This record gives sequence, C-alpha cells and structure tokens, in this order.
Amino acid sequence: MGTPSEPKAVDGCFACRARHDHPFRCLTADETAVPERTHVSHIYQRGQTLFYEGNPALAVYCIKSGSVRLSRMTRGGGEIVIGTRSAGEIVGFRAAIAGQPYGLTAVTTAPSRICAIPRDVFVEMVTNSPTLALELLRLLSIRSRATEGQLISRAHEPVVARTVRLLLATHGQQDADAQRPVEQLAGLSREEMALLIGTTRETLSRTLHSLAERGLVEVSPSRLRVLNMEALRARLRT
Amino acid sequence: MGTPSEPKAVDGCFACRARHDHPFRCLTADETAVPERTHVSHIYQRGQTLFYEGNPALAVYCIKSGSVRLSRMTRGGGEIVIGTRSAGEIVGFRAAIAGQPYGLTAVTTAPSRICAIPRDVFVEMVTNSPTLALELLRLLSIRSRATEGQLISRAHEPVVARTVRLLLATHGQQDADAQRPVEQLAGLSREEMALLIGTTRETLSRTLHSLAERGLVEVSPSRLRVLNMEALRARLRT
DNA sequence: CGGTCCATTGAGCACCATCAAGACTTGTGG
DNA sequence: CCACAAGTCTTGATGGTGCTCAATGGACCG
Repeated sequence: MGTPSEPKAVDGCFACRARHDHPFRCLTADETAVPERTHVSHIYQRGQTLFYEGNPALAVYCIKSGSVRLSRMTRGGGEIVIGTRSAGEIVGFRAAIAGQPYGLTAVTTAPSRICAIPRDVFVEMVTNSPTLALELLRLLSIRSRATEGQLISRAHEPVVARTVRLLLATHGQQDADAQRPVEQLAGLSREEMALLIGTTRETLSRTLHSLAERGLVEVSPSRLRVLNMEALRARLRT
Repeated sequence: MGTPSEPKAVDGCFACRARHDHPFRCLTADETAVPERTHVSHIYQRGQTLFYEGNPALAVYCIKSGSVRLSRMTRGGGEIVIGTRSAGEIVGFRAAIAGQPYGLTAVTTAPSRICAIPRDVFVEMVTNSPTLALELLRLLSIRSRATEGQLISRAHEPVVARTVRLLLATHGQQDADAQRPVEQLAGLSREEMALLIGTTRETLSRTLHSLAERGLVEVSPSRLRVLNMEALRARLRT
C-alpha cells in the first residue's frame, strides 16, 4: 500500500506514526493529513547535518530510522555531545515551540530516513491537537530531566563515575541482576563513548583500564565486558 | 474583595494569576475555580524545604512571592544548585507531569508565600485546558534550554567564563551598552554566587580579584561593580 | 609490506577543590 | 564608644583530577 504516484513521501505519517513511542501516535488520520502534504522525507548519509546551532528553527525533524547526534561546537573546533536521538524521536521541536533558533547542532551518525515538518505546520498541529500538546509536554518533561541529570553528572562527578554510568546504562535492560559477564556497547568507538560522557579518548582509556585492573570489567579494543555489575553500582554510592 | 470567611486562601487564583508572566494567566475564572478550592496557600520562612529530591511528586508549587532554590544534594553533604525560581513561577510541575518523583530539592531562600496544588488537580487542569498545556509546553521549552545551557557551561567552561556570564546576566537589563559602572548582584553572598556557577567561595573570590586586577570589575565585600562590559563579553569569545 | 585508523601509554601541566590561616565586617553587650 | 565574638571574605599552600601533546602498539586493508 502506499501511493505509487508519490515516490517522495514513501510512507504517510499515519502509517509511520504507528511506531511504538512516537508522540504522533495520538493523532487521527485527519490530523496527520496536514504534515503528510507538507513534510519532506529525505535520506541522509552518515555525518550529514540537519541544522546548525544558531540557525533559525524552520523545521521539526522526525526520525523514521537511523540516529542523530545533538551537540554544540566550541570555538576551538571541539564538539560537546549532548545526546543522541533515534528512530521514533523528534528533533528540534523545543526551538520551534520556544520560537528561538536551534540551540544545538544535529548530525546524523548513521544513514537515516528523516522527515522535515515545516515549523508553521508543526506549531499548528500542536495548537489544534490538545492531545499532542499534552504528549509533547510529557515527553519534554521526561527528556529534559534525563538530559539535565546527565549534564549535572558531567559537571560534578569524576570521570570514573560517568564511565560507570555509561557502562550500566548501555545494557541495563539485559541481565539486570545476573552476575555473569555481559557484552557491551555494540559498535561505539572510544571516541564516541568519550564524547558521550564529556571527556577525551585518552582519559576514558585510562579509566577503563583502571576499572579492568580491579576486575570490574574486561577491556579489549572493540570489546567491552562487564564482569561485576554490583561492584560497579557500588562505586556510584561511594 | 476576598472572602473574609476564608482567611487561608488569601487571594484567589484568578486574582493571583493576573501576575505578569504566570502560565495560569490563560485560565478563565471557571478554570481557576478548581485549584482555588483545593490548593493550600502557606507562608514559608527562609530555608524551609518544599520537597526533597526523591519524594513522590504530590503537589505542584506556585510561587506568589519570595524565591526558591532548586538543588541536588551530594552524598558528601554538598549542595549542587541548579537554579532559582521566584514570584510568578511554578515549581515541581515537570515531575508531576512525568509521573516521577521530584528530581531536585526545593528550599526557600527568602520568606515566601507559596501555594501547593495537589498533583491530581494540576494534571486535570492541564488535561482540560489546551491553552494551559501549550503555555506550559512553551515555558518548559524555554526554561529547559536555559537550564541546559547553564549546565553545559558548568561542565565545559572554566570558572572565569562562568563568573563572567553571571556578572553579565545579573544586570543585562540595565545599561546594556553604557560604558559606565553598573551596580551588581544585590544581596548575594559569595557563597551563593559560587553555588550558582558551580564552584567554591575561594575559587570565586580569586577569580573576581583576578578580573579586578585587569580592571574589568571593581570588587569589595558586599559590592561588585562592572567597569568594562565589552571587555567582559570579549572574554567569552576567547 | 607499508599505510591508515584506532587504542593505548607516558610525561607535563593547568585548573580547581581542599585545608588552613589571616583580614575585614557586623552585631552585641558592657 | 569600645571590646569581643561570629560570620564572611580573602589569601596562601598543596594535591588530585583530567586535558594536552607526543609516541608507541595493534588491527585491518589495500
């Protein structure tokens, strides 16, 4: 199903919105008609930029597949990573609603299919659909809490603690209480891990190896294994 | 005006909401009737706690006058200040909407009149009033951006930069471009200033005096004067 | 086998928290 | 008005954490 006469918009929003946690799930077919007519679906290569920090917020981006890294550039050419968003998430809506320029730069970290919804259309959708507004409010409440938590950690906890949090977070779902080793961090380079916790490759490497010396993890390039989750968790309560 | 038979709720929400930027300003008299019946107005002394981080979010607090400091306690007994809220602002609504415990501790920093609205009532208000939901969405968008910006600065900028930001922020409204000295930071102790930018009294003191040596500010206990705003701003672009 | 990319390891140093006095301000009671 | 006390601000000395620069070690690939 799908309209062969319209190859650009591969799937309609109504079909797309069926996706698990997507905030648009609350919309009716009628309500998705507007974005369906006006949005632009596009496939991005890895490393392409959706928008730069400081750009006027012209559109809201809806990730259908792939992932996007949100970061801020420093005058020195450095990159501060704030977080990543993946399939089923929306990027840039805070700026759109606040009526301010984007506060962050958004770059794809993998080939991604992403729909751009013009700001006006998005704002109109939110204004006309109380359910959507509520949904976004809930979403933003949860997400901003999480982001702030990470940033507080970054500002006030030493690198070891942040490293441990990363290790615990990236596999919490599996083997929550099991003592046995757990495979880790599929396909993240040291550089990327380091950026996620706001440090450098070198420091992260040292930190991981110091944890390894104490038998808490097993580390080799390209593999990372948690040996003792309980001890890791304990390290946070120190 | 006012019902002499009901001394507790000194002013009704409808009268109170008239306040400048308050998110409830969009509500009609009918819509404020519910909170007016159920909320509890109370006068807090300086230093009293509205709620602790981790407490279940039972209420949303509406500041009528005074100010509240939001912070997080560290295991070592330290205090990490996230920000302050004052008259006309709402505290705790993110937790209420997210359905999670409070993420921060809220303590009054001055005698304050504050109304507590039960969570259920607040959620109902938001659900029933699309305008309110939108207003809160806009508010949260703006506020979370600002908070994240400050935390990013705290995590990645040196103390000098944060100090300069504080100096520039606390009087930006007056004499935006004037070269002449500007009085500063009414009634904030060094300790409080230091907490606001995530450092210690000692480091802040040193930083201020090093700025003074370069003629950018004039510093004396209990007074603080910006001598050269442009030079301060330039320091941020370094 | 020589490249390129990534991870690791080392050495040096800047920044900043901490601990410890000293200086100044403010308030209180004689 | 002075003396003392308590609190705040300032200054110094020290050490730890983590960033930078630089070199080495592997891994993968042509």
